[in-house]
Amino acid sequence: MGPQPPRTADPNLIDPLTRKLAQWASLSPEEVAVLRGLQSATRVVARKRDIITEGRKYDGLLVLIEGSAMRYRVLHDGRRQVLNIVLPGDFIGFPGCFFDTALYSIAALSETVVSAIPFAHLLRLFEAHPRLAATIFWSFSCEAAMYAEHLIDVGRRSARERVAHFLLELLTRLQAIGLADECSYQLPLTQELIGDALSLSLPRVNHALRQLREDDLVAIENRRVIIKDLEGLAALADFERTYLGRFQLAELLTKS
Amino acid sequence: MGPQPPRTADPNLIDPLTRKLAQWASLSPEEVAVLRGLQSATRVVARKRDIITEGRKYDGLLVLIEGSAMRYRVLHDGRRQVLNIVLPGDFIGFPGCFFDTALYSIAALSETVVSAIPFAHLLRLFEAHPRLAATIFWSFSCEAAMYAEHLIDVGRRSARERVAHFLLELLTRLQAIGLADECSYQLPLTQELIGDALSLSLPRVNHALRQLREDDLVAIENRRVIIKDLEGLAALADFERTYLGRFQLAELLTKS
DNA sequence: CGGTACATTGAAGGGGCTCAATCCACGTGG
DNA sequence: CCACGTGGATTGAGCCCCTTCAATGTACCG
Repeated sequence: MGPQPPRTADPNLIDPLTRKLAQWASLSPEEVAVLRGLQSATRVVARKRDIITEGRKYDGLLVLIEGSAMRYRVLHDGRRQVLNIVLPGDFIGFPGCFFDTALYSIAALSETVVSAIPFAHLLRLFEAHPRLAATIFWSFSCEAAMYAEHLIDVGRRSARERVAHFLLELLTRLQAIGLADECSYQLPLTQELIGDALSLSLPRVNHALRQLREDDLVAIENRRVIIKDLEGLAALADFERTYLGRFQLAELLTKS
Repeated sequence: MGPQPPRTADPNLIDPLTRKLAQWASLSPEEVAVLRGLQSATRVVARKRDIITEGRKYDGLLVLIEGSAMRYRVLHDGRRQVLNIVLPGDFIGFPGCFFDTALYSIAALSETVVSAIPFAHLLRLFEAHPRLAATIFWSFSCEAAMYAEHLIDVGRRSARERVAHFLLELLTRLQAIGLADECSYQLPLTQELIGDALSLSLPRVNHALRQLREDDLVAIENRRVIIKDLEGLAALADFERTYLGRFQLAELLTKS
C-alpha cells in the first residue's frame, strides 16, 4: 500500500464545523484534530422530528453535521416563530446550552446527523485550547449578529425585502460550507416555513417570490433557487453591507 | 482610624457588572477584584451621543457603568430599528467586538459612564480565569436569548402584547441590578423609541399604553411605570415562562 | 414668555392577514 | 397502470390592524 494522501486535502472530507471555523482563523493541525475529536458521538434524527424540545433538559452542546434544521418557538395560541435556520457546522443549543432547560425547540428539516459535545469536553477546551475556544466564542458572536439582522428584517423591512434578504443570507451561508455554487442552491424549506421565519403569511411569501421572479431577480424551479441578479437583489434587500462577509476575527485574536 | 467595613458589604457599592454576574455564579473575592480591575478606564458620554458608531473601528469591549443606552441600526431610507436597550452591567460591543468594525451604533439615552476593557486583558482573562470567562460567556448567551425573545415579540405578538412584554422585561432587568423596586421603575426612553424597538408607530405605542392603563394593568405617571397587575400583564404578554428568571448557569459550570 | 421635546388623539389609507378554493407533483396501493 | 391521497404552491375576496399625516395639548427650560 502506498502512502495515503492527507485526508484534509479534499475540502469535502473536512467536517463542516472545521470548514466553517477555518474560514476566518487558520487552525493548526492539532486544533483540527481536537475539533474532530469533539464531534465523536453522532446520532441521526429523522425529518420533522425535534432534535431538542423546548423546556426539556438536554445533554450538552450539539453540532449539526449533515442536513438542516430550524430553531423555533410556538406561542400558546399556536402562532409559531422560526428563529433561525441551522445549517451543517452550526452549533445547536446556543444560547440555550447554558440554561438548565432548552429555551427553544429545534426540528430537523431533513434527515440530519448531529454530534454531541459533552460539557466536560467543552470546559477542558476552554483551558487547554484558549485560542480555539475564542474562535468558537466568536462564531457565537456571528450567530447573535444574525439574530439581530433577522430582527431588523422582521421589524423594518417589507415582504419583498425580507424574502430577498432571506434568500441572500441563505446563499452566503450555504456557500461558506460548500453547499451552494456561485449563484444557486437547493432551498431546504417550504414557503410556509419561510413565512414563519419572516413573520409573513404563506400567501404573502408566495406573492413576494412571484414578484422577485417577475422582476427577473431570481428563478425558482423545483425547490432550486437561482439568483439571476445578485446586484439588484442586494440593493433591494439593503444587503449591500453583506454583513456576513465582514465576519472577520479581530486582529488580536487571529494572532496571539 | 478603626478598621473599615468591607466595601462589598453594601450592594450599592458593588459595580453593576459584578452585581449582575454574582446573581448566578458565586464569585470568589479574587474574581471580584479581577472584575473590578477590568473596569478601570471610564469615560462619560452625554445624552443622545453615540458611544459606538456603526462602521467605525473601535477599541475593545465596553461595559456600561451608569445610565442607559440603545443599540440600533438605521436603514438607507431612514427607518430605524432599536435592537435592544443597554442597562448598567451590560456589555457594549457584543456581538460586534469580534468584528473589525462596529455592526451597530450605540447611543446614550441619558448621560452615561462606560468603561473599556482592552482586548489584551480579555485574552488574559480567558487563560488566567477560565471560570470567570465562562461566566461572561454565559452572560452573552443571555443577551442572545433576549435577541431571540425580541424577535418573537416583533414577529408574532400584537401591539398590546409587545408593549406589555417590553415593560415586563425592563422591570425584570432593572430589578436584577437594583434599579427597580417590587413593581415600579423609571422608564429610560420615550414612546417614539419604544416604537422603534417594537416596530410600532408612535401613535400605536401610545394607544397600547392607554389600553393597558384603562385595563388597570399598569399606571404611568411622569415617566414612572407602576405595574398594577403583574399576573394579568404576564398572562397577556405570554411572559409566564419568565425566561429571564430561568437564567441559571448549568450545574457543571457553577462548580468546576 | 417663547421654544423645544414629548404625549395624545383623530382621519384616511394601505399592506398584509384570514379564509378558502384550486392546482400540481409525487408516492402508494389497489 | 391508474386512482387516490397528501403535501405543497398558487391565487383570489374581504377585512383589519397598523401606518402615515396632521393637529393639538402639555410640561419643562432657557
